[in-house]
Amino acid sequence: MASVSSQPQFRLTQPPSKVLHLRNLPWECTEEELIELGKPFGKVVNTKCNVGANRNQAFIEFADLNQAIAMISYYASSSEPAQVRGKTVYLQYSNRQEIVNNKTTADVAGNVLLVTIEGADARLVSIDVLHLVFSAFGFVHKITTFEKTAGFQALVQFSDAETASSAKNALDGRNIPSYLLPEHIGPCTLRITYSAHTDLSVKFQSHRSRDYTNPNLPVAPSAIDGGGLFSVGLDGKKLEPESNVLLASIENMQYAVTLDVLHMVFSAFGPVQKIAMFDKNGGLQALIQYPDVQTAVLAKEALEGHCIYDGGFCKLHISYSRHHDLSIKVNNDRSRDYTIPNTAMLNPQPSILGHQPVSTIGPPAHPYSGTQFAPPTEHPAMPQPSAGWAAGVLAAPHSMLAQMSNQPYLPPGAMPPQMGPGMMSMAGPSRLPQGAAMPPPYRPGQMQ
DNA sequence: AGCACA
Repeated sequence: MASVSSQPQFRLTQPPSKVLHLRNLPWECTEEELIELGKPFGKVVNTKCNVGANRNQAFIEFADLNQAIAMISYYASSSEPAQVRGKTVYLQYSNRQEIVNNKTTADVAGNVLLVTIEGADARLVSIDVLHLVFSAFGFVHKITTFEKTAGFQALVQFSDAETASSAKNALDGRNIPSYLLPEHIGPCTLRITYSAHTDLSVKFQSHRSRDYTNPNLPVAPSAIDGGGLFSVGLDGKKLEPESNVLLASIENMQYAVTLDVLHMVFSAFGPVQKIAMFDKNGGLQALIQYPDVQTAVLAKEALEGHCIYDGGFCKLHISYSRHHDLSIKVNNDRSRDYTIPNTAMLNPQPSILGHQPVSTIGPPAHPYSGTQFAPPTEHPAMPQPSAGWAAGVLAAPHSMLAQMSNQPYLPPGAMPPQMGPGMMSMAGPSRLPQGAAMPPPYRPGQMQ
C-alpha cells in the first residue's frame, strides 16, 4: 500500500489544464515534433522542450482546455501510445495552468523590453540601477532579472509599446553611466530587444524582481534572514532592520539643505510626520519619520545615493534608524513635527529663496551631460530639457527635486507653507523630460 | 518515468 498518491507531486490524477506535461521524450525533441503530436487535438499555442535534468520532458499548451482533455482522453484509451520518433511518451495534465516561456524575444514592438547587460561586471548591476535608467522614459511597472546563457538579462515592463520603444531607441547599445555603478566596475553595455511578454509575473519583491505597481507585495522569503530581524540587501549583504524612520546623511553639501528641502524631497513618497536635523562628524544628518515602514522603504530605495541638486551636490545616504517615533521638543529650523495641526506655531517661513540653490539647481557645466547616453545626433553639452531622453536620464539621478516635487504628497486640504511658490519654481517643470508621465512614487489612496 | 525562472 505504498501509494505514490500520498505524495502530492506524484498524484495519479491531475486536475485538467490546458498545459500537458510530457516525459520520456527522445533526445533533443523539437518544438515542431511537439506541435505535430498535439495538432490532431487542437491548437498548440506554446511549448517548452528540454525540461528536466535529463532534458527529456516537455510541456505543450493548447488554446483551449477541451483540446488538452481530448488529447489526454484519446491516449488514455488508445492501444497506440503517444509516440515521438517511435518512442513512447507519457503525458498528463501539468500542474500549471500556463507555460511561462523564456522565449523572451519578439519581432514586434511590445511594452516589455528584454535587456541584456554586457560586460565583465554585468551582474553587479543592481535592479535599482536598471530601474533608474529606464524610469527616465516613463513609469516602469515591473522588472525581473535572470542569468541565462546569454548572460545577465532583465525584462523591463512599461505601460505601453511607445514608451518601451523610446527607451529602446535611446538606450540600445549604450553604456550604463558609470556614476550609477559601483566603483571600479567596468563598462556595462545595454543590448535591448522587445520581449514577447506583455505582463511579467512578479510574486514578491526580491533582489531579482520588482513590481513597482504594488508596493505591498511581500518581500521574497529568500531575501529575509531566518531571524527576520535583518533583511538581505541587493548584494546579499545584511542590512539594518527596516524602520519607519530614516537616517539621512548628506555628503558634499555645497548648498544649504534646509528642513523644507528635506520635507519636500521625502514627501514625494508619503506623508512625512517628523524631521529632526543635527550635525554629526562634521556633516549634516537628519531623521525623517513616516507613518509606516513601507513608505520609508520606498523612499530609501528611491533616494539612496542620489543627489538633491544637480552636479553631485548634497548626496544622500540613507539607512534605517533605530528610532520609530521621534520626539520633537520644539519646532524650529532644524526639527519639526508635521503632525501637530497648529500651523501658526510652526511657520518660520524659511523658503530656500534666500539661498543660492534656486539658481544653481542646474549647474552651468553639467558634468554628466550626455557623454555616455547622448545620441550622436544631439549636442552633448546642451541637453534639451523637454525633448530628449538624455534630459530624462539626467533628471532621474541628479535632479530629484525636479522630478519629485512635481506632485509632492500633500495632506488633503493642506498647503504647507514650505510648499510655496519659491519651492515649486526651483523645480520648474521645464526640466522634466517629455516622457515624465511617470506617476509620482506616492499617491494618496494608492497604498491603502 | 513524474513538472520549468526569481
